[in-house]
Amino acid sequence: MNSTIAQLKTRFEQALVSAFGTGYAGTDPMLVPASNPKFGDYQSNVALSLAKPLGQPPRAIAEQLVQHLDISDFCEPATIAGPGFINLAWKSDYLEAELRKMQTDTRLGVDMVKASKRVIVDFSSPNIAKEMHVGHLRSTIIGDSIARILEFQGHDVLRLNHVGDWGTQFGMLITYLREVAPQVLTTADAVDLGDLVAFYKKAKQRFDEDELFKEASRQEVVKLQSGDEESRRAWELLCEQSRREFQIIYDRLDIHLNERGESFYNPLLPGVVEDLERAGLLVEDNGAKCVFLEGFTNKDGNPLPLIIQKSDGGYNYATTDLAAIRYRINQDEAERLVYVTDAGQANHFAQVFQVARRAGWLPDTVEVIHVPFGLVKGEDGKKLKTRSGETVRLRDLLDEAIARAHFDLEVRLKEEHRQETTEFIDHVAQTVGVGAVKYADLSQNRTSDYVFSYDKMLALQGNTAPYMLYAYVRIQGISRKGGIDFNNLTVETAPIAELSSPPSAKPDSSNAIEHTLIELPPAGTAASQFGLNWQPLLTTVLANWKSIALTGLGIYGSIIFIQALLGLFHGINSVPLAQPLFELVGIWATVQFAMKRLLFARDRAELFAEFQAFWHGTVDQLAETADLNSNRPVVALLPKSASLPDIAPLHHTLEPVTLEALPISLQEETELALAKHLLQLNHILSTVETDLLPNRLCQYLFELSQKFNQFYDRCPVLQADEPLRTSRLVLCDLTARTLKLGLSLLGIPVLERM
RNA sequence: GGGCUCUUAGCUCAGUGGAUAGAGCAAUCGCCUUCUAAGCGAUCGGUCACAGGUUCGAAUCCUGUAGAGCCCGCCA
Repeated sequence: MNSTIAQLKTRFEQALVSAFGTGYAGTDPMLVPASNPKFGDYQSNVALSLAKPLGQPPRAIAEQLVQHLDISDFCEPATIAGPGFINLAWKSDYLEAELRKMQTDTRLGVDMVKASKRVIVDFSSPNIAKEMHVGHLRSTIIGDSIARILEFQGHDVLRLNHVGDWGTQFGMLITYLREVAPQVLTTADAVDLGDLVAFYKKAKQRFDEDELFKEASRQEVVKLQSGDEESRRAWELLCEQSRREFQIIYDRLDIHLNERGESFYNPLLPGVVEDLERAGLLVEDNGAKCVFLEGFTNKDGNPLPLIIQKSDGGYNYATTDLAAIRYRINQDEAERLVYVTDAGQANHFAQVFQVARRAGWLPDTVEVIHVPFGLVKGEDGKKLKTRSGETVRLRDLLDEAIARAHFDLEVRLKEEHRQETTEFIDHVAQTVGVGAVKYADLSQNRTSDYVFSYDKMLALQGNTAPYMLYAYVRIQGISRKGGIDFNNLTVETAPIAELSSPPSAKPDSSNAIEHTLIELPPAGTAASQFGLNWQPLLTTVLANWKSIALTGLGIYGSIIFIQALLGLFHGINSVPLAQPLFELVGIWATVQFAMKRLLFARDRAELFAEFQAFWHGTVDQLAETADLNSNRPVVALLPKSASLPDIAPLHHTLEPVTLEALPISLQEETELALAKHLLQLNHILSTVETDLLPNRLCQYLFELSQKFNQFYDRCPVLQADEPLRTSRLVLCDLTARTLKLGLSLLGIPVLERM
């Protein structure tokens, strides 16, 4: 559809020239999506902006423009509205053709970029001396999603984990450990990471309070950075230990990235200083080597320095970042450098980028961009902390989300009288919990602070991961129920009732739900004289005796009430046929009431399934009598967890058709709305590519789920007649594939059932 | 003192110079004999912080004011 919009633009440009002369060649037709569906799908605002230069009323301009406009191959005739808006609406046969193209495309119509770029996404970047905590959440999730989106568009992405494994913090830690627990520096895993974090905190405290300790720490950094054997060994042990811990978190989040920590750039640091000196940018101030910045001033209004080398000879993170920029441009040959870090570092990056630019290290062909994000706040509006005021560990945060998802799921299973395996429940809770954490983060505009709330992110309604996962599950429900293989859609002719054929079951690939063969008793055995198993029915009756008794009382009461009414209106008895009519109405109302009570007392689906089983049994028995199916057991492939057999799908005679010929017809309003939305995926992804705002994709997926649910509500799929049935199945399939793709670009897997 | 970001419905937030500023949650009211109601529909809710300016047109761009958050010489 992107190419169509490009074509529309060209047509408008041509019309502008033929209407108003070559002076208007290259005028932007100002094509934008319609601000309101009632105005159509697209609109041009160009007539309004030309009012002044042309000296004509905008409506008149719009009319002339429309006369010269030929867009009949994909749009309805353009209309002029309001002060001079030109409104456009897609033709439905154009939309149908586009959907057909999308259906056959594994990329769902999303273009590969024409000029693939080498992009570095620098994200996550935890500090080696600490455990991963809530502060790393956003960088990790947002960075991963950005990387996934750029990769999908065909860019060559290098995901870099710029871990904090260098600098003063290590000086502090090593100095402190040497004092209190020297074995940690020489023996692998002498303490666990939690203790290391405790040591780090104490070291930091000492560093802030004790001048002597501070000096020793700085000396330690210099030793480490100059390659001292013993310091180096201690450092390696510490890094190795926390690296393993990080990996556990990354595995849980399904995030892959290449570690290239600050230490990697250590050998390049002297070169940075030399080259800055050569460029004449370096100034010595109080013993430190600095670059004075343009546009940054201190309290007295003097230029602020960026410290490149400290007075003790050590280097700062600014130096490392400068070295990294050079390496990434020269050795990695990256054309776009994306830094996903918190908004608090905006100054730092602006400064570093400025110095790199002034030093001539940043060619015009390279884009460096800081992608900032806001703080994670608690529901009290302050920085998120545990109840005891500690920083929240990432593993605890994920555990909590999963535990809550687990609890919610079990409550619901109980309410719905569903039985599921532990594996199923764990898998769903895991996916929903982690997905909810990711989605909540990504769905918010990253630039603002974000309020973390388990209740909101796990809510089943609203713009949340569970809502979207549910929309996907609904579609899988359709395919299961109808035995639909979306990969192999065919147009089906009139159904033939062939009830005893084994049902085809769709393999459950992403979910790995266990299936098991359930052998039903052969038709005609004593256990099922009429194919009906009495035992569960008896259990039902016993379990629901209260409801049944109430129903009975209701029926009896109704009869008495009707009789009383009839008595009251005794006179009417003389009217012919009045009495039987009243009785009929009474009985009908009573039956309705009874049905309703019964149906609430017992899950409808199960009752329906029992009825089906009864029906099957009867048909089998009849078939056996006719010697068509003798001694053939009924075998059904079912999820292990299913308590009752699924209903065998109707089998149809199949007439394969080419995908291009798949009937797609968009008639209902919800079908059209869904179709139009599906076709916007490509456009949305290209906006995310430039703005690096994954919340745009979230918004799109949420609206897609809403539009699907509206469609689902109003348009029966499986019960529809052909060719409408297949047309709707195509819409279902495209929605499912779009959701799956979209969520995967956010780093969230889908579920087949939940 | 300087810099950056922000201020939109009761709450959490979208919003790309364009028509009557949108969602979700909460509240109120409907819709299950129908593919999972974890759904759908309806109602209620606005001085887009404030004041100027630019523009045919401003929540959006510019200036100022007020408020909030973050950052600011040898931590990263």
